[in-house]
Amino acid sequence: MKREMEKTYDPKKVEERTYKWWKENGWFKPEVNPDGKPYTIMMPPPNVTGQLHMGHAFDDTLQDTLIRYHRMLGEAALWMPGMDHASIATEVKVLDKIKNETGKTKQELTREEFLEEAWDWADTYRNRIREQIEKLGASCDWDRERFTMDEGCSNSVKRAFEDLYKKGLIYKGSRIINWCPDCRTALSDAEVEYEEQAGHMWHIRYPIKGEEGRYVTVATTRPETMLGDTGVAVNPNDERYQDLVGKTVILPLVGREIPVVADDYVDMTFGTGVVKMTPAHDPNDYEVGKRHNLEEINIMNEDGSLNHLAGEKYEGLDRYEARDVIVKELDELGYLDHIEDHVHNVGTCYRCGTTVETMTSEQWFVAMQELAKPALEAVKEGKTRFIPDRFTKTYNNWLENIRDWCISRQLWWGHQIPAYTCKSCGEVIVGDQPKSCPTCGSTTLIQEEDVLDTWFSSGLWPFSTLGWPAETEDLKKFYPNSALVTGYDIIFFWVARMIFMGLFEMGEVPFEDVYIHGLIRDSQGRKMSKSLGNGVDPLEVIDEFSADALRFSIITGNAAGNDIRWQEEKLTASRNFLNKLWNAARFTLMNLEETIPEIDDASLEESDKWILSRMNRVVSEVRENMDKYELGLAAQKAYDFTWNEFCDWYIELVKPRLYGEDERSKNAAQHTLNLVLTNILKMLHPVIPFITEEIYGYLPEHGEALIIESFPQTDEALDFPQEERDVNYLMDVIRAIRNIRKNLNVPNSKKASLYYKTDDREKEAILKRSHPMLMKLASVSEEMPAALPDEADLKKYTSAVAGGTEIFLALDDLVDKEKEIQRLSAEKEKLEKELVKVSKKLENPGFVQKAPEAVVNKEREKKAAFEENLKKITDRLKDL
RNA sequence: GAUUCCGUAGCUCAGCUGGUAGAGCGCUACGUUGACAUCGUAGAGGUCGUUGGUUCAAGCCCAAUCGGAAUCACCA
Repeated sequence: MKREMEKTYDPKKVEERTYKWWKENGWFKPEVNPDGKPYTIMMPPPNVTGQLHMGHAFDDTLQDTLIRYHRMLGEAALWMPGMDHASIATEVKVLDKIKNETGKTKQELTREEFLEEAWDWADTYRNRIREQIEKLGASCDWDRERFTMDEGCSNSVKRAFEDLYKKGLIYKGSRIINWCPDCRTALSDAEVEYEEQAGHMWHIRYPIKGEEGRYVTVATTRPETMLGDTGVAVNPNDERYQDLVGKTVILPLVGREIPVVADDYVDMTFGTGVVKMTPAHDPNDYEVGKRHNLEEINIMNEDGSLNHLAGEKYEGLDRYEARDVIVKELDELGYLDHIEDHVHNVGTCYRCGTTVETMTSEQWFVAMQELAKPALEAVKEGKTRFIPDRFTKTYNNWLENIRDWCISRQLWWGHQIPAYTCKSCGEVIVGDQPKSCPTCGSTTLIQEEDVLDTWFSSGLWPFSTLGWPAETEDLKKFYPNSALVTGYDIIFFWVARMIFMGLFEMGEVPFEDVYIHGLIRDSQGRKMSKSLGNGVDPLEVIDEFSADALRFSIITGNAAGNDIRWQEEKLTASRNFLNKLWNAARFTLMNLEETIPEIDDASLEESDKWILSRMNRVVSEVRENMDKYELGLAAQKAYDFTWNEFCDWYIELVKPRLYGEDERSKNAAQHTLNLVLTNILKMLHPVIPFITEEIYGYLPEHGEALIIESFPQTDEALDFPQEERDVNYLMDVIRAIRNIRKNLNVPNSKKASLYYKTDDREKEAILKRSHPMLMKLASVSEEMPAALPDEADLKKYTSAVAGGTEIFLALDDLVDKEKEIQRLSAEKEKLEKELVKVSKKLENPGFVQKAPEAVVNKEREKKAAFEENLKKITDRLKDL
């Protein structure tokens, strides 16, 4: 039974039902193509901190488009979904929630109480996010869904930690690190964001010991850190301070005697050329301090207040309170020279925005030198390729200047560091929890309190999700992954780490291609952010415009690596396209029977061959673009073909045949309509899966489901260059007639007879056999087009040159001689300009000699055509 | 300071290995022709930021420069 398509497409009804149907049939699984070569994408796991935002929609749409395309190519396509526990981000949110509900702070909770809440939170958000990803139409294999803190991923983390530790690439030690006083944890370098802030530069006098009244002036932006000063440094080449080197100064307020050292680090031209050294609170001072054996005095508590090492007087003061107090005292005691305004970059916590403190602290680190090298090498050798290529530079730059990675976090939510210390003998055991100490046999083993940086587990994602360290079938089949799709904002956090972790553990890069996309910005080009409240909710967009419209808007007009500026107009345009597609299908279906007529190739007419030939070319271009990750171009080409060629021309050209008496012609048209529509659906399916699947179900002889159909292939048998030329000629004629009619304001109801002047028998034949189309599309009269009689009164005709033939419309008294002359003159002028351009080119001996023959021939043909047209127009103007 | 990106129609953006500048929206004028007014038809609109260079040929390659943005590193 043939089903009627509804007059309008209702995405709400279709999308939910279709998604369920796909999922229930297991079509998201790589097993649908058991013999296909594996194609794998790991979904960048969304954080379980909130809900899906436009960035995810962008990311996931790109991936789904790729996955669906490769599935249709017959590959065993696996899109592995999952979510990230997002250690610090989630902990902040869960603590907020607890605070709001019970008033308890972290200090008032036990780890167990907290973890119970956190797991609840994670479960809730995982479910929510999963539903949201489904709404987008994401064809990922939910049965394989993973979570960075599930048992398998946790095992991977333990194993990786152990392996790195045993190779000496993980160590524990006291180093200078970034500390967030609000989150009360260490942070890695990548987790610190710098922002410019207006501040001050305080110039402070440090008296020189044994030289009454003499002092050096140091300049600092952080006067409170002077309590931790253990030296003063000058440049060894600075003549002003030559005699000071080796002497001792007395630290004001504290009274500590500290040395003056010489170090190249000091810039003579900046400030006073004398720098106070606070090795425990400044990364540069730390380095200088190491070189000169300066003491490290950490004067700060975890919350950013000063500790007892700062001195009794200041202990307990917040760092900013302390600054005020100290400046005031320095001033009162005459140590403050002066204050300048100064703009500088201040590091802030990427999660809470608090100004971070640099301080020395006992933490766990990953030694990066040895890991970075192969990671750089692999990309250099092209084992992993960035798309677009420019991000290779970003990646290299970061890895070449990498410092050791601080991986311990003083948090509760995350993977607790798998290191155990024996209480009796002090032995450290790493990896799985041991029952007893292998050295002394003691059973009292204390695990590290801290958890790991959230990016440690994400770094294992390409293989932890496949079962590693177990040697599973999935791991063998799907590692290395084919592509990774992610934003440029996490190249450092994530991409680089996956590459060095993958190389270290698996001995192979984790993925072949890294497709880097940009950010979605608001209509004014600003980042979408919660604080600005300018975010667009993808779910609301889906609700209003459909998931397909959202996807199409995201894919078209965007090139890899570029940001997207959000415009609602684009959604309207996408929705309109869906409507167009729906209606083109509806038209086709209305004109098809329950079965597609069998035809022999000989019954195909020129318009059939033209559209098939065009379709064939578009198919090959779309495939080429898809293979090169030019998704925007691929979608654009499919769009143009559908709208401008199939709808605007083929459907219109074919109407007279569908309504006519000639069964053979009608059948050929029906056959072609069905074939072209089917291929359009297939080409568009990766981008707009719902509507294409829905329409596909209405086709008379459809297969099981479009999602598992094959992507169209280029077919040499469908290459019809002659028919393409002929139909282009017909289109030129139709356009020319329409143009004339618009110019003279002739309504379509007023039919006009068509005449021509040409020696070209072939073109004459085309005009004659296209008479039905000309009647329909150009309001030509029922009189068969004919050669213009010699005795015709030219004043009663209007004319144009189309495709090298002169055509005439008998419009009698409607012909306005003035307008006619105007129109033809304008045309003449245009042609003359073009002719000059082409002639110049051809007169240039360099061009004729050096340009490829095909290009030269093309120019010659162009010139001939221009000349011919020009002659005809000139003649016509003379006649008038 | 280093690196990168962007500058193309009124707006938002495409533009492939260099070979006659494109789309959507907007604008003008027509239009209820048996899929679609979420539409059709015809049209207007561009010295591709600027200046040099390479080339037979440059929006595309090179250099410089102006304007906007981003990332990294920072001088206390």
